[in-house]
Amino acid sequence: METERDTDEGGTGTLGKAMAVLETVTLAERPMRFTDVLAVTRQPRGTLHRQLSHLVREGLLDLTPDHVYVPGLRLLKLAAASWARNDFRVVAAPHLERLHGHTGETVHLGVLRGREIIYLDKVESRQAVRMNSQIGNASPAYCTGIGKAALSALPPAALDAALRGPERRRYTPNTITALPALLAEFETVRTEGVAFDREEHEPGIRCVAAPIRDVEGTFFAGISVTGPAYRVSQEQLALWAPQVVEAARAIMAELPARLGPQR
Amino acid sequence: METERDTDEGGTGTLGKAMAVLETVTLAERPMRFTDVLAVTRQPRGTLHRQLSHLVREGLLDLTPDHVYVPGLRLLKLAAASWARNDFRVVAAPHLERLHGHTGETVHLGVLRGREIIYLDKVESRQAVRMNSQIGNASPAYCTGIGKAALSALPPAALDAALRGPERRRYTPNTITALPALLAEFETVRTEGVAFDREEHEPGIRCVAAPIRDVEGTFFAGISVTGPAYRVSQEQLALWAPQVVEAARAIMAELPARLGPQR
DNA sequence: ATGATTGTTCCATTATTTGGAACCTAGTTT
DNA sequence: AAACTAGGTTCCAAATAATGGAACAATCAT
Repeated sequence: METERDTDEGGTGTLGKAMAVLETVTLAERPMRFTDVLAVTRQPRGTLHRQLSHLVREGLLDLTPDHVYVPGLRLLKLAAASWARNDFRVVAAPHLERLHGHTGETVHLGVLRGREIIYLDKVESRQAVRMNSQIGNASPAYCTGIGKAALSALPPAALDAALRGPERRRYTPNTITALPALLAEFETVRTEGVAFDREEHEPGIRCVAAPIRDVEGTFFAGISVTGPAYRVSQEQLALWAPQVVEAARAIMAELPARLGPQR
Repeated sequence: METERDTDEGGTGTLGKAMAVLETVTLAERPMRFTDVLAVTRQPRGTLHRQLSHLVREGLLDLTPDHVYVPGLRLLKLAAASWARNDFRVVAAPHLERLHGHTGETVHLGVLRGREIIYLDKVESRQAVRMNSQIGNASPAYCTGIGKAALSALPPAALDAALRGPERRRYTPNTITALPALLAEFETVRTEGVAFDREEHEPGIRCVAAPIRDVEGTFFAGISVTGPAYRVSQEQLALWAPQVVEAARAIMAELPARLGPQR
């Protein structure tokens, strides 16, 4: 009765349904009670109750005494392990440090996942904001420096897939939302080798980014230098561009050696 | 045929089995290929293959072109969200900062989960080690400062459960492994209100910790000040103890207000 | 007390997982 | 090159777990 959905639905298989519920609860900005989840997921009461119970039993969610579902600690433990053992991040780390040493500004490492950039690492001198505020966070690819860099490296078919769907939000006055303009922007990025974020995602925040891709065409990522507009001019970013590109190149050069013949 | 296992087995339900496989791959120190996972989980080939496929489809694992399973990015995204929205951590954060301001040494916040402490947050001045090396990491409760503090606040039955099983590793010459000695130590912690880690988990690392518990007896945590033995004497730690206890008290005082009537 | 809302349990029906075996594919040896 | 081997993938009847409607219990507001 629902066989016509080939799009990336979350509800594939028992695990998929469980993950969809987990994500609903975990990514919700307000803590949810049973009825809240019920309203969002629109599943039968019995079904949802059992799914939530399983998630709690597995430590992926916690149920507080006052019947509020909150993310469980097992997620943190798993994520910490996967971060620590992520070869790409380990390979890139010294290059982030070096780039930070040259520029003095915040350096980010991000990976393209679907239409989002997931931040894998960052280096900043004196963190004014609280510590790993960024790691693991997701931002839309089409309006961030790393995102535009990664997208521009994508083969045409994959790029189409990543841009499908008309929901491109305008975060700032500079956000590029029109499809033709975006495609032109990617063309520019491809020829220049670097992408700029001219306050397109957050007002007052600029960045330069360079694409990183593996040989097999499996994954696409990027490295960037980010700074506040009042301190970092567009010209300054352009001056840093070669160093960002060089860092990306150096990381790519090390990739096959580490990611290839793994054992 | 296997109905006699009431202990916390990982294999309960489809989700439990999937999580067991995910954890096997994610917590393994070397990247695993299909056959490696097969050898560890001892499941039929067909079954395991489908489970792994589902995990990959859900973004919890990635399968590299050379057939190596690695942790997926979705874990990071979920963990980042749960960290950012963890009310306990948010409440505690300013108190960690203050304690760090008083002592100048590294301050940790950790929660008891089973027989492990999961580190939720930390504050340190100039991170010599790489950034959030600690957050999300798990350490055994019986030989860490926060762990001993949290365990000592446990009701007897729960404490028994947390100490069951004879596998208490001796990490350093100072690790307390004998059960009677441990119980005596907890008694001391209860009367004094603070726990000391006298290089019991890592050689050269000392800490003072105070327990944090909620009113309902639902969860148990702790806050600690940690330092290298060459710089921080046992006497210095004892001098800091009151401030650690005070920080724990202050956090507990704020807990019900925030965690209670949540909406 | 009474009614309304929220959360939990039950169980026949239905869909998914299971696991043995056959089947590919790539790399190695005779 | 052919035969062998090991790693990886697909198939399908049988076993198992998930589904979801409805009854039940516990809270909360009136």
